[in-house]
Amino acid sequence: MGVNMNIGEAIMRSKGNWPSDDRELIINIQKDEVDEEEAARLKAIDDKMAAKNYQPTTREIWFIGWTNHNGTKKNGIFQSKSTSAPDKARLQEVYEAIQHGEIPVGVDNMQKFTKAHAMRLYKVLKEKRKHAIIKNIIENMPDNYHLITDFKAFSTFLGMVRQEEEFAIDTETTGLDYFNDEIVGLSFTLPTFDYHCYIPVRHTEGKQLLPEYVFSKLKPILENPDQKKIFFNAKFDVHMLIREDIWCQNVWFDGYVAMKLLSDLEDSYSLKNLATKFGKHFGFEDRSIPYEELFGNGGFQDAQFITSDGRRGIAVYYTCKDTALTYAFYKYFVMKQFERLPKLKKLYFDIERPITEVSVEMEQNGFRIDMEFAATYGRKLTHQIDRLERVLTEVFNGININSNQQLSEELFDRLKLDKHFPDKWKRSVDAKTLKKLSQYHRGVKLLLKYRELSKLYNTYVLPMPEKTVNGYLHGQFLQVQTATGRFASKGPNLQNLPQIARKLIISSPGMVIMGADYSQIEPRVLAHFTQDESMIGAYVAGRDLYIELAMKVFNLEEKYCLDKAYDPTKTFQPRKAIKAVLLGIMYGMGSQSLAGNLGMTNEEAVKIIDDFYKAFPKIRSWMDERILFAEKNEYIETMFGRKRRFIGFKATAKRYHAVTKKVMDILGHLPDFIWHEDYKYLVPYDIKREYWDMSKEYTFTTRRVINTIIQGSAADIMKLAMVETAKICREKDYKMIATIHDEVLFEVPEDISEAAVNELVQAMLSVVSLRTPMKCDVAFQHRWSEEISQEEWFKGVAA
DNA sequence: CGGCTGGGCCAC
DNA sequence: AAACGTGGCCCAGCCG
Repeated sequence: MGVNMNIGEAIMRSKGNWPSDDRELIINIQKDEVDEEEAARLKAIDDKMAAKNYQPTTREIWFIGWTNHNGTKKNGIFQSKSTSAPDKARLQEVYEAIQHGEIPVGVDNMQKFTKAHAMRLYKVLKEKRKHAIIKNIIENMPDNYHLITDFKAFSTFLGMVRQEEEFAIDTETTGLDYFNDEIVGLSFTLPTFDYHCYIPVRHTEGKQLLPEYVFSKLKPILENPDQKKIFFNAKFDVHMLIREDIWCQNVWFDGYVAMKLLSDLEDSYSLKNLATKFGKHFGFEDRSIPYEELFGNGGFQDAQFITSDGRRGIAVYYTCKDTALTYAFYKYFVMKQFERLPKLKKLYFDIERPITEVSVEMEQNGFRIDMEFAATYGRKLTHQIDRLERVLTEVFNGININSNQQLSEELFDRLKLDKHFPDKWKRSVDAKTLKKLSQYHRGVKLLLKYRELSKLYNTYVLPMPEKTVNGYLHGQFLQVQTATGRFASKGPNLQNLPQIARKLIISSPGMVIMGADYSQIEPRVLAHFTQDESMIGAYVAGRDLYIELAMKVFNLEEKYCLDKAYDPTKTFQPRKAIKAVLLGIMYGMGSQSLAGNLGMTNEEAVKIIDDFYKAFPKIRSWMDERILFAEKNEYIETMFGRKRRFIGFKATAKRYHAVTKKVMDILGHLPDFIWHEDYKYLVPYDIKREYWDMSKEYTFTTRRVINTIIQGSAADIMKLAMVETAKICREKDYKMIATIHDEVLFEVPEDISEAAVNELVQAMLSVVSLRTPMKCDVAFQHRWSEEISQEEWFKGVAA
């Protein structure tokens, strides 16, 4: 039966239809037909077995399989079920290449043609094609792509580059670590001469000019402030040049940064991909750019710049193409877009262009690490962590306490600690939940301690000293990484060090760390945008904003609204509550979260938010207006014209408003929670579902719209402040070492005068003129986080 | 083994 | 059946 069925299936499949009833199969296939077919097959096998040197056919090898003289059945290569999808595609390529005669079969005996052999052939094929591409490129290389390996060619190049007002430059290196890797060559594009060149200096093979010589000649050109340098991802090249003691001046343009401003939602910002997508707009159409796959995994120092017969090698093509592209992208694409979008042009040239150089300076400066202290602290931590780990492994039956999955199973399945919760579905093992659970199990409190210490050690105390270069920790500052325009930091992130880890950072000899932070910059920006007189009034009078807001919202006397004071009924702290409300409004917080934060009921939180908007109606109307703008235009912009797009928001809003109207028509109001029992039979499921989904999507976007304007405008102001204070730093040999969103950290001489401090502060305060005054607080510290106020500092200095 | 994801957690 | 915006790093676990 089984045999008949299988053959029947095979036949029906090959006919392209499929019987609905199994009986059809049995009826359609006659038993003797099957036997005949099977007998023929067996005879064929016998014949093949007779010949040990039987050569399986292409069809047998790839598609249907064959049997060798031992009787072992070999599957066709395409029959193997274990082949992954990408491997299948590779095998297909190999099959076709052999059919077309592109590559030979590569075996003298076809019995040896296995799947493994086919996969080896794939590599052969790739290599062959690569060589074909390279050969083609070398034969067709443009005449204006030049290779410079001798004095004469180099001096010709120098003569020309000195005449250029602007030129594109790119460096090739041994790697991406700009404190340890090295430049192996440089490429230039000189637009007026229509000249592109590559200068190898540290390639492993081939005659080259000495790096010291090349860099000594390039130094005055790259440091000449009158010549504009055009880059793609400038920060990297500028760092690499600093390794050669070249401090690039007039970093005029960075295609990567500019593109981020022009379009914030691209899938890729690599030059290659941007050229593929937009190349037709600046004369790079129909040119395939094979790029890095040509060079494999080896460093660029191994790439061939001259062929065995003396021609320009593939490295020349690759590098010259890169700067040619960099220049064309700048001149014929981005600058054209900037003419169309003058606000973005201004944002680029006023803020983002100069801030690139500031980022390089911060990254070069770095944080000085107290290595001794870090080592001692690390030993202390490992000791405690080891001890806790031993106890916890014992208490929790040998599970891996770092695994939340295992921990969750231990706490909730075996120890059944969730019985203490009314809401049993919550199986989270986050700190908030564990804190609540700690009273029911002695291990949980220890676990929290273990988490705290291991986080501190593994994320900060252990890696920070390891990442130092000559005692300094250099993170990266990314100027266009965030959706709002804030800086991001990585490798390590210097913007999220906990207070305790900040103690590892100390000032350089003779210097002191000076932090300057904008006081309440986001609420001030909000007051500015909304033009709400009450908010502005509080700032103008220099009063405590939160006291003012609390008095107004709760209609209370000042004494109830002071810091830590309670309202007359002694149920809550008005100042604290209003601070949470204000921050919450900027983040789009809902009443439930606010209630949770303030330890009050949802109803009370709803009332506070309601009262807040009633007291400051301009805030609500401004928010509504901005959201409407975003719905209509699908983008929003910050104070300095930085755009964030919300593609699809128009459609989302339309659907949201439509379903909202339906729900309103049914209920006469909008529910907080559509799945509540009360609406079970009143609202049809489809409408509930739509309302639920659309609310989530719509409110999520509205929160981002509002927050982007406020956070992004504060970020614009901060970046401008950094540009201005960096100028002072360069003049006076101060160092800027970091920005932490609303704060800048400097290293200044210990004997800095109060007037000099005020000059920095003044620079920060005067970059923008808002309807609200700005405020900037200063603190000094020899060990970061151990703050001395400006007043105390100068009292100490005077004494 | 490297890349990716999700949970958790640090900062503003 | 959810709830607060912007980030990056560590760990476990999964996938190819």
